[in-house]
Amino acid sequence: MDRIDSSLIALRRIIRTTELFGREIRQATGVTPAQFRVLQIISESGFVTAKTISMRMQVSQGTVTSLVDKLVRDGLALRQKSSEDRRQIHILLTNAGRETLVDAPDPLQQRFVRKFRAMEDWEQAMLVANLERVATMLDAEDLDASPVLATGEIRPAGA
Amino acid sequence: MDRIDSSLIALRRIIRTTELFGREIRQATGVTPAQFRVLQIISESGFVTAKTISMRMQVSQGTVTSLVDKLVRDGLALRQKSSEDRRQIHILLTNAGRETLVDAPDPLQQRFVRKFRAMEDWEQAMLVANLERVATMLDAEDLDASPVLATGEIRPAGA
DNA sequence: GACAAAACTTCAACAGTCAAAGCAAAATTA
DNA sequence: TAATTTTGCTTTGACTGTTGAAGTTTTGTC
Repeated sequence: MDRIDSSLIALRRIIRTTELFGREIRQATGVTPAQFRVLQIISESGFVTAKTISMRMQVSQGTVTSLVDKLVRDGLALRQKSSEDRRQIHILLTNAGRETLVDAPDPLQQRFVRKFRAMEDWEQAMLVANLERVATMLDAEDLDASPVLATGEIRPAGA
Repeated sequence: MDRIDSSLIALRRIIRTTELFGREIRQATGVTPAQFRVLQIISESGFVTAKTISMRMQVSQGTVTSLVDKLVRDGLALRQKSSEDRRQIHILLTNAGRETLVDAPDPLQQRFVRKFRAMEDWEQAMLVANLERVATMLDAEDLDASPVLATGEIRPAGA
């Protein structure tokens, strides 16, 4: 088998793992990956507007509304009208929401980090360099990449 | 920024690219990524059973039925009762289905392959090794078998 | 021949997603 | 200041992907 095949297969394995992980996270937290990601985005800033979430996730506002609806329904987040700009709505976490994040740290990421830490210094450096190279090869330059592995699922745009 | 963050960001970029690519493929072919994958799986073997697709995609049979329904509806695939085992149904491509595959070559993959080919021999070898390593690091399989000494909390990045 | 297993489909129920339309609050402009 | 446009968000309607459970048909087995 040639190297091109090997590399493509490895890449596919990486991607597939993250796909399958969506199911894992749901099992562990009772929250879907998309909802989990919203939770993470909120928690990064304390509170956040729907617009922000929409842009960070590259998803329409309607989608954000529906995601936040579910988080609110399940008592993980709250909506709160902004007093400065009444068009805006601040979305923030409840204690239950914070707990969900704390109690369910990203196992995929943990798995990776744990193994990464076990590597020799030079191995770590090499791995980082190669990952970055691959990312660049795929032309993923100008993306908002936060150091969080929790991925949304690969989903088609609806009709 | 430490190496852990760098590596997670790079990984995230890779994953994000493939996510966005799903939209690209839909745009280019009029077929959703899931349906496209089914098309690819069929074409690898000429014809295929629902069970096979289900296993290959790690998805329930009901899902496969619904995906194939759509491909048939759109004239890209056909169902054909097996004569050996009448429980089985062979799924195969129509000409339109084959065309969809041909007309929509994988730009993400091409992109990668082109750049990969341009690399030095030793660089290619190193890249493959690192990708495979990452794939293994993310795989859940060896979780039980891995000699994990660190029982302590692993910080969820970002939070 | 009765019964279990296998391969599919059907059905009901969700989640995620979008586009388009609607509403309310700012911002801009006349 | 009044009218108009823009901005932020929700609602609605529609569609895909997905599952699990129940049902159908065909095989296989005792």
